[in-house]
Amino acid sequence: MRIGDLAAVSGVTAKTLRFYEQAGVLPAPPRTAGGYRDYPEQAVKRLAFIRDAQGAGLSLAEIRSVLVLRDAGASPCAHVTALVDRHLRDIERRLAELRATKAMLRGLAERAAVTDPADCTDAEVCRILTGPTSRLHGGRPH
Amino acid sequence: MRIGDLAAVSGVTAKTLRFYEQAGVLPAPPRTAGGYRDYPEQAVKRLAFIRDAQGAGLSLAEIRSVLVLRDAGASPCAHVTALVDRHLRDIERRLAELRATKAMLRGLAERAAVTDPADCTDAEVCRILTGPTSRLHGGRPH
DNA sequence: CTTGACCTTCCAGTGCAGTGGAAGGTCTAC
DNA sequence: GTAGACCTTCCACTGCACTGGAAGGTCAAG
Repeated sequence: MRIGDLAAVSGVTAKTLRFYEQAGVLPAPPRTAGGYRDYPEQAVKRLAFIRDAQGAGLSLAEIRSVLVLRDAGASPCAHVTALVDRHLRDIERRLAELRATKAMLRGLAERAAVTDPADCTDAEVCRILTGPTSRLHGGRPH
Repeated sequence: MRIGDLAAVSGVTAKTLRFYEQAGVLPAPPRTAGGYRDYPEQAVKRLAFIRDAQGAGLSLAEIRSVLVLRDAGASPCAHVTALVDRHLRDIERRLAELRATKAMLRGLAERAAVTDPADCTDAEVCRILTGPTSRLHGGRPH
């Protein structure tokens, strides 16, 4: 099947498929006489796996690491389990960060409701955003 | 005060300060005879505001939009309130996404515990990651 | 024989918030 | 007078997953 067909059945663009090949997650298929990529049926499943793994939060680099193991004939199960566990911890951390930010924004929203615009001096810019609450966490999430 | 001093008291690098100036969130200060930036005391508070606003999840572009209002002499309160509200909704959405991904990963982790490596065919790559659970959501979170 | 859909490669840009480094100027202390 | 700490500008690069576009080749239908 040609790249456009694979793109159509997989719901990605042809451009993305070429990018995946270059990124090492989709093997380079054989070519037709005219130089067109000619994907085997297998490619549909491979692509489904890639999208599934992405949905699970794995990066293309991580997906490649799984596929390299698999393509070498090894079982990537332990590797996958480790990746999944790591992503779970990652998500837990980001959830905590997000909850903290949300609590802070809620505080700001409340404060905004009772803030007199006249209270804001030029130097402070805006009383809503400056002050004690703002030290909850220092940097941006990720 | 020179850029290194401001950087030291503010906890950012001199490089970042120049970047903030170029990004339009920190006004270009006057220069000394030698061409060095010579920041007024005010700049410390301005920078504190920028870091506070970043901590609240605002992008530099959004912060600039607040500062443009303020610098024009207007009260940015309503604008800030709108930004805060939008970010609250944004965070709510990302929390929901993250919770869904977490639930899915938990499912995968459980499945991984009972998966026989021999069940994974070459085409499917890894049974842990493929299958019904994976359709929970299609794309990557943002 | 030409139109047009599809394909090829290659280079560059997106967004975000910086960071790295080169080449050179300024100021202070010894 | 020179070392070295600090400053200046400018350009390029980081990570991530693509996306856009130019210039040109291939193939089937009319």
